[in-house]
Amino acid sequence: MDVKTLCLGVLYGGNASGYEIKKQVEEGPFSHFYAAGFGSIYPALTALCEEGCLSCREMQQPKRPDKKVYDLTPKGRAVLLDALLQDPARDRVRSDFMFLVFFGELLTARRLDKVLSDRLDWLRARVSELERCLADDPPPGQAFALGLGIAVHRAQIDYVEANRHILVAEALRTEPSFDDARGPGAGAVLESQTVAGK
Amino acid sequence: MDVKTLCLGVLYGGNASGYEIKKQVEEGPFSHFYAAGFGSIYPALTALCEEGCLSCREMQQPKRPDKKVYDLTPKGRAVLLDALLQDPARDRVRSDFMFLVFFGELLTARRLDKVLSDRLDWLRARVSELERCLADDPPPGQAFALGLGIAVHRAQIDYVEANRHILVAEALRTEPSFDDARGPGAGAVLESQTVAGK
DNA sequence: GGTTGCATGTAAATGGTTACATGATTGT
DNA sequence: ACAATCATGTAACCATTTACATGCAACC
Repeated sequence: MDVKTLCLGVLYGGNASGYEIKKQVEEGPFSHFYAAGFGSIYPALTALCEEGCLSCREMQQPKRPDKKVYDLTPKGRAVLLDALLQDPARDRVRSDFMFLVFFGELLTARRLDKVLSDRLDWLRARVSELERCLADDPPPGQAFALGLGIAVHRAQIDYVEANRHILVAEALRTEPSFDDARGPGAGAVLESQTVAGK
Repeated sequence: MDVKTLCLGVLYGGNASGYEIKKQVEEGPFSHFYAAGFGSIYPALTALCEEGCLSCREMQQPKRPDKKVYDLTPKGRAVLLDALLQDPARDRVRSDFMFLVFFGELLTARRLDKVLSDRLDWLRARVSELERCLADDPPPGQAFALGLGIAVHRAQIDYVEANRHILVAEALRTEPSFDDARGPGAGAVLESQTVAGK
């Protein structure tokens, strides 16, 4: 499953421009299980047109740049359906955040706390967005997927809220002197220094 | 954050061969937030050695192929610590499973049900593995990360168990005749046919 | 006799990110 | 004046996946 299939999927829900597709993938109902940027979406759309999976018409808008609106063709629909029949590959996750907390006790308590707070902010914003998508009642599969995303994010929020204190306390214990008794300047230096090489 | 950093992280927990690193990433405590295969791990280890981040000694074993055991050098430790100070990039998730259920009502009820059952099996196995990792009590950060992984997987299990029926029922409604009144042969053909082109 | 586990690697191909390039309009 | 939103695209670079190549030991 690649960005091309993703585009077919987004367009199954109605025609859209490349820009609009990116928004749906970045903030909309696809955001919690797929990521894609302009650099992969635009070429994917061009290729799908050449393959006859999409039709495209240019639309000029008042006071806005022109845009290209893409539509699924019957072939495009068939290719999407066929992709849906393949056995799903394993999830691929890559989370810097998880990697960071995995080594939580190597960080200063201050920084760890900030990382966790930022994460909570992000998770809460994400839940809001997914709930907004659920609000304009989507088809059942989409609703199921959104609900699952919300459940997963909520579980993360609850867990982090419940356990952050013990982790931060542990980091504070391991780092007895540093950073805490000093001004913000010293802390900033400590937290941004870079090792030579690499 | 790339596979090189991942290797440094794994080796922070003790020396290991490329093969052993892969196992930790595939089944062990890293499995829920990072994926990497031999094709990326072996080159990463070679490169890290050349950069002086790792030391390597060859070990021969009785009745087993020789293996190369890697160790973090002081520089390697410093590079890891430095990576930990960078702000974490956004999570990158790519889930075919989610994509599939997103379009749940386009699948036959039978197939959808199988996909969901397989997912539950996989989630339960994953939870068991993460619990096994938690059992030999790891450092606090690692325990936090494992607990979070378990919480997220459990939330998924609960949600799927609670909601699969409504989704499958919906798929059955949308697909009135097909597949259900027929033998397994006909169903199999329906579920594996491929569209020309693509 | 076949599969799984242990163990290492390379080369080609894929796929995606990042940075660049452009430009009007709206809001602070 | 500056940033953000809307809008599209390309090219170079990078990372990773996939397939290939090898081989012994243990288990069923």
